Amino acid sequence: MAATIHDVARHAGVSSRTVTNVLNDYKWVSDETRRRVRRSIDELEFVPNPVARNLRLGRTGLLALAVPNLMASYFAELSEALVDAATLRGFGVVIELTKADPAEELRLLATRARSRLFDGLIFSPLGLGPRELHEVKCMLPVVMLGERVHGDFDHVGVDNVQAAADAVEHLIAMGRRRIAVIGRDNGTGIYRTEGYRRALEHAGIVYDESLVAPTSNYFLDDGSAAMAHLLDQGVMPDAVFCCNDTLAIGALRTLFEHGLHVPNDVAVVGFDDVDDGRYAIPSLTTIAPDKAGLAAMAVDRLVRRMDGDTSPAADLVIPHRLVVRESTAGLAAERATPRAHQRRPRPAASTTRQATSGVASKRPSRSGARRDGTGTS
Amino acid sequence: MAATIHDVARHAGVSSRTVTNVLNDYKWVSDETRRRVRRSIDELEFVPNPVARNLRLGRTGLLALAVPNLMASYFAELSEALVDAATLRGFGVVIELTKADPAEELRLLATRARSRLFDGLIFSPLGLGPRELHEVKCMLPVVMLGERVHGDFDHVGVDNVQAAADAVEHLIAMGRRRIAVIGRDNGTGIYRTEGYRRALEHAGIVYDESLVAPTSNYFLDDGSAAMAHLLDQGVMPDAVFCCNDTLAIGALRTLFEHGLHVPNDVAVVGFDDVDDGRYAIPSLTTIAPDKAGLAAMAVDRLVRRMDGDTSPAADLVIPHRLVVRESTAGLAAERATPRAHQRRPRPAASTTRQATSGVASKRPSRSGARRDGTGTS
DNA sequence: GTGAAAGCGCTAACAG
DNA sequence: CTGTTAGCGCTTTCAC
Repeated sequence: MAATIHDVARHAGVSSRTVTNVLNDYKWVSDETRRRVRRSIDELEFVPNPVARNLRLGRTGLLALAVPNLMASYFAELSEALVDAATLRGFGVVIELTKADPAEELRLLATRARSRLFDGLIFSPLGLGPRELHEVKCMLPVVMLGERVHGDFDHVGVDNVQAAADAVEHLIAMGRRRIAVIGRDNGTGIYRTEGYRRALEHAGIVYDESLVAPTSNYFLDDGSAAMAHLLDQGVMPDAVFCCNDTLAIGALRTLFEHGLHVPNDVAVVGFDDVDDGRYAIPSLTTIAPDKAGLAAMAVDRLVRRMDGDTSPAADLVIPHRLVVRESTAGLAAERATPRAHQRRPRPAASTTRQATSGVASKRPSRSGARRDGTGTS
Repeated sequence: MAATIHDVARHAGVSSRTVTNVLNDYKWVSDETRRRVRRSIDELEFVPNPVARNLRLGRTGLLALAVPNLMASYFAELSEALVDAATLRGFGVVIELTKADPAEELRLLATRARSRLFDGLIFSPLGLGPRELHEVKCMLPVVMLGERVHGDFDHVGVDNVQAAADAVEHLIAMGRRRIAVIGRDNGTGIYRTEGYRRALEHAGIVYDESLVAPTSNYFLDDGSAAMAHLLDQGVMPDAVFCCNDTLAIGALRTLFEHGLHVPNDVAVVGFDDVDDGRYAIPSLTTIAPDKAGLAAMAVDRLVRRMDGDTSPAADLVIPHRLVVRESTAGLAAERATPRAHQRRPRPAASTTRQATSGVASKRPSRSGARRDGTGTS
């Protein structure tokens, strides 16, 4: 029913070879012929079958993107950035959700049935041990996102340890001492918690196990539950470092329900600079990785591998910066930094690791009475 | 390099026909042969090339999902639901972002180059006029999501008008009279605003243009800006109906910044029941569509069309329900309905259109002084 | 039960 | 500059 290249050839009175030449913009087709072929293509409403082309070329123009889920804003934003980056380079992106079992999923994708369907795979594991990865031998180029991983994979991501340390250092600079952490029980969380530990150590604060809240996952309710756990244990931190923004927003909710004021009673800092954080109440201090840069790098890396680059696996570090908002600096700071509230699209992320706004390093006075959270005036 | 079916055949001492038979679980292959072929497959680490199979079969096992973006939580959650539903039925999902120009994107996907790459297309337009759609003649099955659309497309979605009316009726039942609306300037928003209008009319409240806030889009900052616009105009509503949760969460932020208490000063209700809404401060009253049901229906519909169903385009309506939370009922109501805070996964959505919790229909007293937003005790 | 062979629609040597 | 032709790797009709 649909026209083929041969139909076009016959219709135009040329051979199929000439039609491909026209389609693929080869040189050395006479203008006259080209015109005739073009007309036939239009007239027959011919559209080349990409599947046949794929078979012939051995490439599909499709990348697989494996993420745990799309509910957590970070993965939604990351996916969007990656689809953008891929589209720019002419690739389609197939989303695979690794929910249940990332390790199994990777094995499936990298070694099994679907593999030939994709030209490359971008894998963003959340909590994947090095061991699971080691035994995977891939049939296609793979780029790993998230935590650095020991294996023969290209990797692109922020310096989790350093970034987390930056975040916690900020809390310390604000005068906090009893700093809890939420989100350790997880691949990425381990690195970020390590950064937390280093920042404490550097400031001469002892690492206190009781300030580490257990978390099963990285959703809003996990953050909420972890915070509740801390509070129920009678642990009363004066700050919380959350291994991602989603956990942090969940924690904010629990603090709110407990009648605790953020940041006066407890300061909160997240990680990822998800859009929601800017609109959270209070708005969330966080670590902002350059997501667009990350996406571009990942796709570029993949393309390079597809083109035959066989250099050893690279570990690409993308810049991050600390963004200070109300959840650590209070309303005053937010008011002083209207950028925290700017309209999208945001300007390209800076490459510094320092706070964007010069907030006073002195800790806000903590009145015994709770301040009005609605921030009248 | 990679083994083909012929390599396996030779290795097993059979013909390629027999190998396919084994692969596709045909009957009438002797156990002995089957075993031998299986062993060869394992030994050669053969994995069938899906692209070749696609070409032969004329199907790719891929669905295209076109959504405006993934930043707005609704689309992220919708996409996740659709990927789940598709995966269950053996389909992969390619995400296409329609950002800039949905009409053009649809034309591209449905009629041009990529079409043969997908077995079906799920299109979730945000603000797409009927006109743009009419001239699109599709080369593949399409299911439309979101607003009902005049065209020859299958459609699945909630009854936007009725659902919006339910939401606004709830506000009226809570004693609100000056109800603003955010999000009209948009395909879906038009229907929802129509529901808003009907609910007002039904209650004998006049529709006041000055309570309609202009919005350019459906992101957090659009909600925030629209709310600010209302307030700056000196319009002081006692409630706001937002055409989606994302707008509502943005609006909450602006109200917070203006020192207004929700719901005491202004009640807010959203639409979509996005995960974030449950953790917003205050938690957000909203309309909950059955997203999983919607996703399943959309994919089923597509599969049916692929199987040759040529019945006239269907308009499938999925159930919705009103979920009452703090943003209209105050803290007390939330405390009384712990479900609003339950852990994921949520139970299947009910099919009723009524509020899940029986909140008092009496309006909470509005003290002159602002209440403490942090909700001590 | 299994083999031989045609062909899905396209691209790219190889001739001319 | 253009025509002929051999596949890409798989499924399937048709024979045996």
